[in-house]
Amino acid sequence: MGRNIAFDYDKAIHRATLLFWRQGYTNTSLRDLLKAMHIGEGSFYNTVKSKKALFLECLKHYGETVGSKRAAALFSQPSVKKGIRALFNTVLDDLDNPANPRMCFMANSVSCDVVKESELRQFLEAAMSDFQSRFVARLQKAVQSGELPKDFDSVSVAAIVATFMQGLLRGVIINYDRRKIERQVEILLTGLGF
Amino acid sequence: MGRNIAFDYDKAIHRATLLFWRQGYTNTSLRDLLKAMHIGEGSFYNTVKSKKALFLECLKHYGETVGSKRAAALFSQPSVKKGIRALFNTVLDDLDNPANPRMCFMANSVSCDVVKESELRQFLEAAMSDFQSRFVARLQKAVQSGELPKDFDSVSVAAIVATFMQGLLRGVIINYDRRKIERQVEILLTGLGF
DNA sequence: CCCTATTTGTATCGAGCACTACAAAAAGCT
DNA sequence: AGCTTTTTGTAGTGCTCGATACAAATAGGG
Repeated sequence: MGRNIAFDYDKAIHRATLLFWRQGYTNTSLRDLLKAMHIGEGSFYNTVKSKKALFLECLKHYGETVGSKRAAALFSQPSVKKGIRALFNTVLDDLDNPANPRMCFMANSVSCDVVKESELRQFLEAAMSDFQSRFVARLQKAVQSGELPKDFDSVSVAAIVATFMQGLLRGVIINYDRRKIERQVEILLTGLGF
Repeated sequence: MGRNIAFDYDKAIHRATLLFWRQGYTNTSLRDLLKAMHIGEGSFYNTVKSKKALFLECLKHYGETVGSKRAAALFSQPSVKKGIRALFNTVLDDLDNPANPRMCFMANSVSCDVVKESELRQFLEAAMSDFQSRFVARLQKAVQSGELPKDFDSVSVAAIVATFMQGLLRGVIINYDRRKIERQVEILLTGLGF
């Protein structure tokens, strides 16, 4: 019993995600978010409780869509060399897609204002370390299968690629040239033994 | 004629820099800044004019101290291979220094809230592209001197190192382990031909 | 020692922020 | 229909923000 919910929760989260993605956490006001989500204060505080909780939901939503897509690109290729290249391609496709803000929501959320909220920080930490360990495991499998040499330092190289990716996703805020980035990626991967 | 200024401008800028550095642009309030600078609203708006202008001054101050020190580490070594390693060492020393916030003020300023202010964005763009072109020139000199092979792609490799550095300076916000980073840097540089 | 120019501190501005109080609206239940 | 429960929109809470208004304080020039 009681009145039925009149808005689409998932769609509202998606719309909020787009706004946070474009403008960042602190810089996006709740009123703008509610306008984009097409719901009022009452509905919002009955379901989501707070701006911080909304941001967390948006991070999860982003991880389940964009993040999963990228992970799939990396892990579903038969060879790790193809996988990493597929990962970068997917990332660059996202950056090229005019429907998206030209940056990565999650990478962009590694900033002072977000990280000082411990729950948000913990989520980001967990998401990154989760991806990292899956990446390392994939590299180690490639070592065992013979695709990579026996003395390959999977842990360090995974970290290098992740760090480079983070720098890339930060750099495109200032300027973006896909062709130049593709060339850099190829040189990097070749140098790392991929 | 007229009353004399009673505060030390440079010291005030330095103190403001430390606060911005630790907390970011939007997240640092003018009142906190003034308290740290030991001056009042009146003096502030008579000299610096606005928060944005203050931030710009702080970026310049940071560039002239920390930035210059890093550039010197890179450019004053006889070989570019030693120079790049000196650069990373200097950066890691800064991160280890407990007197500093464990992040890079300038790298950290590449964020939505800062970049949407066009004057700040332009300064960051200029600072990065200036460093980049000096770096490329140094690499090309190394190619001519024979330290690097004739077919070395100075432009791309400079961009790779800069991108990795940016990712590194972002990643340390979440977690920092100098030994692991040093290992990654060595693998990266070896892979790139340094 | 007055006049003028500049700095300094205080008190405050209007705007925007995340969040809440509350009553009207709408649904299921008997 | 009447009762209960939940959602919804409006109006407003107290707070903080960057920026200002302005008078008191302080200096040099005549």
